[in-house]
Amino acid sequence: MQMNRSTRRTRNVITINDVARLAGVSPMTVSRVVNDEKNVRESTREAVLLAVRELNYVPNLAARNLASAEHVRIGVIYSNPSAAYLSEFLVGVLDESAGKGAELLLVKCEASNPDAERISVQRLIDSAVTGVVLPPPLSESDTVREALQAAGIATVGVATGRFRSDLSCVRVDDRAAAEDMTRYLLDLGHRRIGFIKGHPNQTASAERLTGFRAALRHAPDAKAEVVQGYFTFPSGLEAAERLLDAEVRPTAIFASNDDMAAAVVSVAHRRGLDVPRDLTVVGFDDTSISTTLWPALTTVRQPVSAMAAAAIDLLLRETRAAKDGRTPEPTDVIVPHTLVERQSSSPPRPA
Amino acid sequence: MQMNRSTRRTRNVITINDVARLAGVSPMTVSRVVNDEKNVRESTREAVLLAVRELNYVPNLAARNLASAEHVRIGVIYSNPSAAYLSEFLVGVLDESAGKGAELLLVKCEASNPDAERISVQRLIDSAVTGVVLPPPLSESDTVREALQAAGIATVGVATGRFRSDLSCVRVDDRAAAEDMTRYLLDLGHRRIGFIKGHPNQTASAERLTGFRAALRHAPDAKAEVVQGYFTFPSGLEAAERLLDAEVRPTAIFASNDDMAAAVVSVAHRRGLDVPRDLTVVGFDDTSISTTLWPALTTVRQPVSAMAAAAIDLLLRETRAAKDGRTPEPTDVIVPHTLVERQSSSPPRPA
DNA sequence: CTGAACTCTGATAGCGCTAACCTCGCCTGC
DNA sequence: GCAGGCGAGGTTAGCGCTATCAGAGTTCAG
Repeated sequence: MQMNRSTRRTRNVITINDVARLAGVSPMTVSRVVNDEKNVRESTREAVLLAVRELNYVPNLAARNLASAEHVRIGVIYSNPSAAYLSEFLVGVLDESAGKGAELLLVKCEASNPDAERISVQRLIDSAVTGVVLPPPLSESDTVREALQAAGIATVGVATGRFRSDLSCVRVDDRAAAEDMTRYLLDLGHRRIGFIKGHPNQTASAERLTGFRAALRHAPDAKAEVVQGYFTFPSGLEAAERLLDAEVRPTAIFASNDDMAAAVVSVAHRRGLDVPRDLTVVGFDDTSISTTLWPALTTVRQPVSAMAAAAIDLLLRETRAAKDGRTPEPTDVIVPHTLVERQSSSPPRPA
Repeated sequence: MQMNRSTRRTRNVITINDVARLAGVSPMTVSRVVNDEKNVRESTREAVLLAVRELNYVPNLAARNLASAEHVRIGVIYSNPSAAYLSEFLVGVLDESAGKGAELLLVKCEASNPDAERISVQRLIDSAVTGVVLPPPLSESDTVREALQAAGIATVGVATGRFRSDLSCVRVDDRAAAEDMTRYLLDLGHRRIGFIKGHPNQTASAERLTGFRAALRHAPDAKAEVVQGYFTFPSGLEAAERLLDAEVRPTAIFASNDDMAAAVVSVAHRRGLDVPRDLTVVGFDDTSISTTLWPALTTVRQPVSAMAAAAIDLLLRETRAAKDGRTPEPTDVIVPHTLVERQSSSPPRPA
């Protein structure tokens, strides 16, 4: 009762063979053109590309994978970084792995205790992943790193504060970024600057503080006040209270992340201080809170999507190398950060 | 100079054949067991499952796809919903489509004007997607919907305020959710309640207002004050000022989303009002801002991940139906919302 | 006790693509 | 003039899985 099909399923999608037929070449040549390989005459290449466009041919990733790639399955363990971070991160991961034809496996790590982390890692191992990408803060978890290394799974950490010789990572230079931001504050004319440290269990915290101190060394007339924070909004509230209680108030406060910077703004407002006229507040990370608040925060932006993509790329290279028998040295990829100037910073009010 | 491999590439991954050999059955039977098909004797099934566990076998998605699925490529156009929303959404989309072996294609729609939207849609069409999932606010864009319909691409909208007969959608019942929240406020004892409307170009705004009004009808002694907002933080600031300027202040304010609720808290604090003792503030959406603020917001939570997954599932069913020649009626999937009680709400202070 | 129907399982043939090998023609050097 | 090399293709053989169909065995009505 149906029209009789040549073979089993209906396929009305155009394949590499259709293109080959139209272009008058073999499928292999089409494959070469599509994959941008050499050893194809220019005229042939053009003919193929014409046919590709004509038919609106899009390669079947599944088939390409099956035929070429060595079954790459990439695991991502995410705990709870800011949602804004995660979404950008996922977009980067997705774009890159879709293009490279890698299979993705997301695993959520509910709590940040060793047991939960081990369970998450185990789930990935059970799923036979070939590599794992770790966004922060898991990229600095010893438990996770050790478990993966023990299982012999290639791993790339994203946004670790420092490079360590046993883990490839993609990161911005936290120290330089903090130094840039501090110099920006000094250039605006600030000489009393408060700094809120990040959580001590993340190396980025120390790096940012180091950068801050380094910049100040070039301005001997500047005074700094450093207080502890823990990357959370409440810890920022407390730190801000402490900084603003000083007998001589700072004219600028540099918080180690945006959440704490937002808390500083909140405290300033409650004390009747105008931001930025009475107090400049700057953050770090450029998460969504920096633009949903008023005034929008001046902060340091990391190219999260690009970093995630770079991590996938690095991971693919490492697994490929491992398959060839080589044991690649861990790589340290540093991507450029940018200083985003918004409305929460200005020169200090003249005394 | 290398060891001589039987055929081309090295494959050290265990396949369905390994399992079949160990279990002493044919690969086809293993496939049946793994895919949970019937017509397999219980003893056989157990033997296979044992072998699967023994070898830690995980099916190769690419191969499964190539052999079975009809080349499903799902497009997602995201513009800029809150990052928190997007990340949850992406997690849901990824989990579901990875499981179903669908290829994913993300496209960002930079601006929210018809031209940018048309370009995004065109990119998807050029990539030969078989279906598209639209997160808000694009799920309510006429431009996008019409362009996709014209191209004959199956589409599912997520979190549209209402069901419309030409587009399948997955959503919560905004009206009922707003009604629930309002009833919650009434139950706490509030009788003067301010409401901040959402952007008029989204149907959810009207639905939420309708729900609010419906709940109030059961409390004739309650007084409501409704002002316009636009889902943004600044618009929330303005709306809050207006509500709190009234000669008799409301004891509770229900903002149509969390950003505006956050703005209300900000204004309240600036006026020296304690939240929730002097003013209860509740939001809608449960985005990350609701927990990064102090006090954390009582709000309505949508199961975003589950909705995204449901959308993918629905889309797959529709494309499959379309392939069989059937033209499926658009479906309206309503998922349950939940009221999340946090610290921004309490009974009104006794007069 | 036979044919029909149904259950379980295996053999075969690809899905769309590419790795590895092969062929053919042309150029180069001696 | 011929070995050797190289560039531009084609040929073959799968990648790991499943649709399809063809049995073999089993059940059951008549």
